[in-house]
This record gives sequence, C-alpha cells and structure tokens, in this order.
Amino acid sequence: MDLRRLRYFVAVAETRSVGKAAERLRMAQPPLSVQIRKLEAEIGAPLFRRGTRGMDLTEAGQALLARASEALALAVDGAEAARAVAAGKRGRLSVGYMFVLANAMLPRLIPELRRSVPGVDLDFAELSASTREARLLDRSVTVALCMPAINHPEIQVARIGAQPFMLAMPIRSPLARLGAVPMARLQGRPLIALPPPEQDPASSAVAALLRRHQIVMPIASRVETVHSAMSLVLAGEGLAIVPACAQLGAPRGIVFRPLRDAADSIDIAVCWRRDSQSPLISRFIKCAEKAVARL
Amino acid sequence: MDLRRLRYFVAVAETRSVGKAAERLRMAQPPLSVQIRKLEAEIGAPLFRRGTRGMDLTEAGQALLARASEALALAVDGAEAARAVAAGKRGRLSVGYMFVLANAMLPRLIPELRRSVPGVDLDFAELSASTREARLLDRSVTVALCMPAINHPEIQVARIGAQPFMLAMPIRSPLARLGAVPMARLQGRPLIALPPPEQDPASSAVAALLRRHQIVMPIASRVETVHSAMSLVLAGEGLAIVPACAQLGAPRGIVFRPLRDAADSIDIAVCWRRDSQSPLISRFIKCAEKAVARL
DNA sequence: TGCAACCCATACGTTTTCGGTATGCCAATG
DNA sequence: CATTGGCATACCGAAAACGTATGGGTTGCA
Repeated sequence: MDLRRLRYFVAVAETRSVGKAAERLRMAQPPLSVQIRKLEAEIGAPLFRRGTRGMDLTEAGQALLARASEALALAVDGAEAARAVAAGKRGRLSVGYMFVLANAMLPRLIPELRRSVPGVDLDFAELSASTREARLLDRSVTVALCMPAINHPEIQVARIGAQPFMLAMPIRSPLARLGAVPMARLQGRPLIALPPPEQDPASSAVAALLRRHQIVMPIASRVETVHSAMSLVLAGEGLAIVPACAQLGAPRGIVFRPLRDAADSIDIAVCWRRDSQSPLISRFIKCAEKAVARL
Repeated sequence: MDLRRLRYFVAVAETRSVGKAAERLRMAQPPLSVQIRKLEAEIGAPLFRRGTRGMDLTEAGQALLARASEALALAVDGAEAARAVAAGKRGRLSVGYMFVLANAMLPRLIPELRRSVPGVDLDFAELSASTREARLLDRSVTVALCMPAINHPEIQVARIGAQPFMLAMPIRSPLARLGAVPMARLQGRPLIALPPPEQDPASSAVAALLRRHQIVMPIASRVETVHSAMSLVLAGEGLAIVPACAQLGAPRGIVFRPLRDAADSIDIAVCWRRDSQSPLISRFIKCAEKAVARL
C-alpha cells in the first residue's frame, strides 16, 4: 500500500478522469492508468467503473476514497507538524525553575513566553536543588532557571543575570535600622543555612563570602528551601543570606538589607541538555533575559 | 511523502533501534537506515537523536509519529473497507419496491436481509411505475422489486416468482358470494384501471387477459397506485383486477376472489443495472426468493 | 457512412529508486 | 587494547515508475 498510489487514486476519483488527473499531477496519462490498475489489483476489486466518458467510483472505491484522502491529509499534516515543532512554532516547552526565582521572574517571564512562542504548550515545574540535574537529564523539563548554574558535562548553561546577596531579618531586628549592614556586624549571629554545597551550590557562595570576610556565623538550622528559611527568620531563629530576588514574595515582617563591602553576587542561568537542539531553547533564553532585565 | 517511509519510521520509533526495526520489517539494517535519513531530509529536521544505545525520538519525531501511525492505520483500513464492500460484507444497499409488493414481501424480506448481509446499511424506497427505471439507472436505488419485470437493455432481471390475478370487490358485491368468479361474470362491469401500459406494464397484462376472454369492462377510473384503486373499489366505483399479493394490507370491506379459467399470472422480479456488479445483488436475490416462497 | 476527436489501455525503453552485501566509524565494555 | 554493538556509507543488481508511441473503443459531426 503506497501513498503515491493513494494520491493518484484520489486525483482520479476527484476529476473522474485519468487524463484530467494526469494533468493535475503533472504526469502523462498512461503511467497513471497503470498505477490505478495496480491499485485495483492490490485491493482485489475494481474501484472505478470505466464508462465512455471518464471514470466513476464504485461503492468499494467510495469506501476507499474517504479513508485515503484522510490518510493523505494526515501524512502531510504530520510532516508539517514535525517541521513546525522543529522550527519552534509548535510543540511543548517544559520549564523548571527554582523557587527563589519564581516570584521575581515568572510574572514577567510567562507573558513574554506566550508572546514569543504562541502555539507552544508551556508547562512549569518547581525544581529542588537536589533534583534539578536529574529533571533535565531525563528530559522531564526542557530548560531550567537556576541560581547558580548547574555544572555538569551534559548540561549547557547560559548566564542571564546575577543577583547580589542580601541579609534577611525580622523587622524588629536591631540591624534593620541600618541602611546597609557591614559584614562585621554578622559576626557570631545565628545563620539559617540552606543545604550544604553538594546539594545546593548557592550555599557554598554564602560560605565563601563569610570565609573571605572572616566571619563566623553559627548555623542555627539547615533548611531545604528559601521559603522555609524565611519562616525561620520570621520566627526569630536567625538571619539568612539570600539572593536579592527572594524579597519578592517574602512574608511581611521580614526586611532585607544589602551587605556593605560584599560585592558578591550569584548567577542566574538557563540550563538545558546539551543535546536538546530545540529552537525553543534560544527563544526561551531571550525571554528570560528580558524578564531578568527588569528585576 | 511515501507511506513506506512512514511505516519504516514508525517501526524504528517503536523499537527505538534501526537494527530491531529492520528485523521486524524483514529487511537489512543499512537500507532502513538510509530510508530514515531520507525521511529526515524530506522533513528538513532530525526525527531521532542518535545515541550510543539506539535511537530516540526528538520532539519533531513525536509530532510526526502520532500522525504517521494514524495515517498508516487509515490506509490499511481503507483497503480493508474497500475489500469488504466489494465482498458484500459491508456497504449500502438501496432497495426500491413497488407498493403492491410492500405488504406481502417486506415483512419477510427485511429480516432475511439483515441476517444475510449484516454490516450493510439498508435503505428502502417506494418506486412508482413511472420512475422505477430512472431510479435504477441513476443508481439512487441498487435493486428494485418489480411486478412485472422492467424491460430495458441496461437493466438485468431475475424472476423470483409470480402472482395470479384476483378480483377485488366490495364485500357486499353479489360476486363475493362465489368461491371463484368465472370470467364471463365480469362482462360489462366497471373496472378501476391502473395507468396505461407505457407507464405500467402490469395493466397491459390485465388488458390482455380481458381481450383473450373477449370481456369488455368499461373503465370507471384510472388511478396511479394499487392502494388508490382499493379506495375506489371500497367506494363502490367498480372492480379491480390485481395481483394476489395486494390482498395483504388491503382495507377491510374488500374481498378478493380468484378468476376461474384465468391461469394468467404476473412475474415478480428483481431488477438492477447491468453494470452494478455488487455481490450484494445476488445475496439480495436469494433473500427475495425466500421471501416470495412463503407468500 | 465515414472521419475526427476523445479517452482509456498496452507495449517498450529509459531512468529513478530501492534493497542487499560489504565495510567503516564510534562508543562502551571487559 | 581488543571486542562488541549499533548506525552510516559505498557499491551493485533488481524492481518499479515514468514517458513516448500506439492500439481500440465510443461519441459526434459531416
């Protein structure tokens, strides 16, 4: 069963003539006649009644015509759909993000994406620091918004921005009266820490910052997520050093202050599998850069 | 866009391996590999990710796979449907019948047909004597139950039975007291006649019968249909000479008597276009013969 | 009645394309 | 480092399709 034969068949059925169909198909009449007869032989039944003025579908031919034209349409539609997906005009983009970035970026990013890649199904998934690599590698997300970037040979990274660290504290904290907090004032104060570096590289940046200024902060608690850290800060358990974007969506009762003398910042990056050549990725990066630019 | 390529593509997609797919398709691996690459060239985008352990669909490939397997299924289904229609296992049979036969035959015929050709859509249309040929020739009915047969070079006929003529009269008619009515008793009585021969050959059989017995019956009325004739008989307008099967479904108040000395009968026939080679026709004839046998 | 026009079918030679075999290349494995 | 597994490439023989030329039937007009 050959698709070309079906295409020929449909043409003959629609023009009710081998000659007309041959013209439409830009071919000579005899080979078309042969192909139609071969199709009939393959089916095992006549599909046309040959009259003196052209051809006329038999009942069997009508039964075939309905399905054949549908199959034909599906085949070309399949090719077009594949091309559209390859061109990034259609498809699915699964976006993973880390919670710290959600409140700051998603409200900008999502409308930007819808404008940039209409016709693409978007879905969003929050990633934890411990699973984000796996989610990219098994393709359950196509791109990930990370802070900082993932370091892995199979994963490619585009830096789209950076965030300075800020100190989060309860509003009643004495440090809250300062416009910017000198690093020295952190000495000895309890810290709400995020998971250790092997799970979350962000915490290693904080550790490096403190080490460089020779500050020691006892660890009051380790928590998994930034918003757990916020809860503990609010409860007065200690201070947290977090990227500036964490301010958005933080509970009332917590204030943020820049750290004087600390130029450290943490990268915001888009990460994806090196072998995902989807053109949606570069479009996504453009959108993410725009969303970051307005932070 | 070739259906064979799509079949190959689906096989590779499902087995996730060129080698395995080649085995399933009973062909060598290299030509299959070539065909897949040609398909990718035709689409203009890679459909698979080549890994070290087999092939893996890209997003574009997934988009194609869904449509391709559907198109494939439609194509084979189309071929099967055409074969089924050609074999009379499926399709449509449009049955025309003349009213006189309806009450006598349809109650037997329809269940017989449903048993004999399940899966075939049946539809029924009453035919008038004046249009039955045209309805066959333009294929708006496939077969026609006629009495008597149609005589036309394009129309083929199978005689399936015959009906003797009977005399229809009001129950109060003096002739109703006889078991069989001698032809002579018809002399001079008013006749309800059907359309003249060029429109309805049945009436010519009646005319021939009367002529042979040298009976003259003045024509009280000409009517189009047997059931109009029955109404006039009931109203006392005259007598009617009709095939025996007209008894079924005739109104109360009309009685039927055989005509003594009149061995004439009128054929019941199945008629169809000579070029309608549908196998449903021969099945229909068998069913009609069974239905007639029990009259 | 004869001739031209129309349409589909058949025949044959040329070209395209497909499938098989042999082989190369790369990565993973032991 | 050799072996294995898997896909890609090269080349050749075979099959199928296309085009041209032609036959045969019917319609329509002179």
